[in-house]
Amino acid sequence: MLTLPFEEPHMTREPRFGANYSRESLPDSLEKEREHDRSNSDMREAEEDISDREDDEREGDGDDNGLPKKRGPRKKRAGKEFDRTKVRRHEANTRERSRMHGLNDALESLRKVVPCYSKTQKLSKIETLRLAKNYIWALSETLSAGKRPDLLAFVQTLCKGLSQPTTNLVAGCLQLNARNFLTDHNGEVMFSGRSPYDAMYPYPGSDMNTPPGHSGSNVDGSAKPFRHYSYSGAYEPYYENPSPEGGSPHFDGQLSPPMNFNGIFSLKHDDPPEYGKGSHYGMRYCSAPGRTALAHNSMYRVSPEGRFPYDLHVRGQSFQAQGEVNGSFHN
DNA sequence: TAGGCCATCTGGTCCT
DNA sequence: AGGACCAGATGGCCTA
Repeated sequence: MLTLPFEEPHMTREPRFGANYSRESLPDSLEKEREHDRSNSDMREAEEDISDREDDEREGDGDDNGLPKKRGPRKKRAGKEFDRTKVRRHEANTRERSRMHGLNDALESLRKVVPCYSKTQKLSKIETLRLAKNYIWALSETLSAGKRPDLLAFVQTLCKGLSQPTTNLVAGCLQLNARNFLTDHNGEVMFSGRSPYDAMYPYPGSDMNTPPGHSGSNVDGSAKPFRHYSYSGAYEPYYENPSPEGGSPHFDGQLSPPMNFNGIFSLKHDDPPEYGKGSHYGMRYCSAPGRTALAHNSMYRVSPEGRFPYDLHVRGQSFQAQGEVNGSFHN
């Protein structure tokens, strides 16, 4: 199930969970949080009178029989030692919260570099990790093959093991018909046997900004804007409008990087502080000299020749991208 | 209402 | 001793 939209303060349960939240840099927030923690502690203390009795009953619950030890509050310690324990526990809670926020920030960063990113329809944590794994795998396969990748195979790899809603979302983002790579009950991605071109563009005359067969809404019926990906270049003739950006006025989210090699390998050159601050990927990915037209027109397109004008940089190495490969994945 | 997802608290374990 | 990390427990929110 997809979760709440983010960066919508009125929708978030905890206001302090803003993106790039920095405890150290926001003493007021920290103070609020501590105030919040204090109130929680007060509530807990009120409950400890009750839990004390339970603790007494818990005393005999060792793990003599191999069962895991019981968790939960221990017996109260007396006096200063108890206070010190409480303070330490409180500090540990704060650290743990901070750690989890850092983890979530990293996950959010990951969400932004996997192929399907929507500001309003957020992938769950587990789906983000699965999609990221599939994405890496698919790109690795493509690189190792050293030739033009099979589009459907790429997408099938991308969707392997994903839930149906996520598969649908990816389908929407890739402007493919989800029915062409539905996952079966084993989590394997099935292909209906239609040609890639049919899959790419199965409904002549349909709105390019609407995933095929969706009539303005996602497969799952929701009508949330999301980032579309397209395969221009080699497949461009199959689109009526090769620039999905031109007709996506409803997209209000931060854009995922284009699903191409350049986008991925450019990431390591990105300035981390800039990352995730709502900057435009199009500007970053298309800002090299000689790419003015590209950046101006659409981040999804590369060049009139349908080839990558850039070199790829992988692990410090530089090599010229294969035009055939790029032709399928440039944006 | 059930189930999924999430944030938080908590105690245990490991490492410095 | 103290911090980082982990996993279990819990409760809230949301959706089908």
